[in-house]
Amino acid sequence: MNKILIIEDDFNIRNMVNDLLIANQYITVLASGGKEALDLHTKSIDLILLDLMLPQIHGKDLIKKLKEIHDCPILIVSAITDVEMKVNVFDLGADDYITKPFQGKELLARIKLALRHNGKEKIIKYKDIKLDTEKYSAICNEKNLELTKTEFEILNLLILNKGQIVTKSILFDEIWNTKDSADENTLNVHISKLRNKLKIANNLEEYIETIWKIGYKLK
Amino acid sequence: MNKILIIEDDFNIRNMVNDLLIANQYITVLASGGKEALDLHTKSIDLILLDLMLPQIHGKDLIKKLKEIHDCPILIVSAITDVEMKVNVFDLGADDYITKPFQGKELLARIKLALRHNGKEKIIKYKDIKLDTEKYSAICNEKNLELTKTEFEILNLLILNKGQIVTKSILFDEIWNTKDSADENTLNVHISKLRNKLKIANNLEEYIETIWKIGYKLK
DNA sequence: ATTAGAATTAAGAGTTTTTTAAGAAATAAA
DNA sequence: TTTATTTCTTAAAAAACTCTTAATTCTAAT
Repeated sequence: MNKILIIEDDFNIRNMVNDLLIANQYITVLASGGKEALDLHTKSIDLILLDLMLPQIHGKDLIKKLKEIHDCPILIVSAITDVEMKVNVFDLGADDYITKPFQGKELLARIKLALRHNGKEKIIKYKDIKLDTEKYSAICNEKNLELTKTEFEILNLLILNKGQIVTKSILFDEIWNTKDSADENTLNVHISKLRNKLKIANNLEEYIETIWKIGYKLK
Repeated sequence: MNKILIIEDDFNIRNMVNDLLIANQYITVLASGGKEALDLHTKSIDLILLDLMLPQIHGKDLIKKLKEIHDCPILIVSAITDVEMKVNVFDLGADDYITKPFQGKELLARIKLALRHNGKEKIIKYKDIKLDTEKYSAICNEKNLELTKTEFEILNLLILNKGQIVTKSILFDEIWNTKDSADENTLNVHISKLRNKLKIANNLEEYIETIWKIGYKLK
């Protein structure tokens, strides 16, 4: 789960963005101005949303320091009129630039992009399963799953498409890079092994659902 | 094997991408600018990589025309500074957006994804029924229909020909690949099951109409 | 009213999937 | 290189599910 720092003086915008991010599984930290932001003791910030027009300090004067402290992507959020200032925020270290007013969807897309680019969006979750695609570790119900590489990749693909059916051809394509499966049963066996390990970790949950003749999905 | 058109003015990037794609079993066609790209006689392009910042014509002005000519997914490749332009390329018909600099692995992943979706919307609708032929999901009246593969295919065929009569021979041909029906009644049973599931999802609507002696149609 | 076509139901046939176990292949260690 | 260990694939039997068949009831057309 990614932690995002919102630096924005306008009460309404701050709360609107905050609600949006929380609704989309982000953890938020709020600051209404530059001083507040720099004084923060919170560590492990994954991304910063920075308003340019702040009361005391101008946003552009914060970029460098924030980058030093947190070493994470900084997205500039600025009113359209600010563009006239022609500050080259990118030279100062900003990673993206969003003009107000913006669509929530757009903001989310940019955040996702920045996080992926930064290589930090590496932990994915489903129910009580946590996958760390960086370390190849899989945890279910607080217990380590000890998955093999293929098992991990299958589970990863299923979680990335949670709620949707993942067809067998997609699985073969992604895991084995072949449209025509060498042996259809290979996949079955891996799924079986996977279900076994999940069951050992958490007996009470059913994770992988079979879609007869088509593929699998996570409920 | 898929053919990819690369529209990019920067010589180095163009070649880098070209090498990457060739190494990954793609056929490439290169264009250094908009005019060149539009004048191409090459047909059957499967995907286009389009740089936004081109010398003569801006990339965004190409999207619509390219889409018309080739009818394939278009992936926008843009330097991070271009973001300032804030053109909504998605509204113009682009299918994905990749910011430079990018990892080769990421580009390949995006291409693969786009090719799979083929840039065409795979969701078809009829009244309150929504079919996603990619994910094999069928929703009616906000409820999941849980169709079997054959049921799904029948409904899919009916919706694709909504308003028209779908003859039994067409149904047998498309679903079972046989002109001569093994047993005419098999189809009746499937239709019956299908109507049942639709009725459970939405009792108020009548979807499938019987055309005596000929086939079925959606009203 | 009669009759052929269509719908419904239930059950068995036929497939697909799951599970188990063992051998092959790949990876790591000696 | 050889040996040991782990992971993947193959195979075969068991289980689960879907499709088809068949018998019966219902419906539309003449």
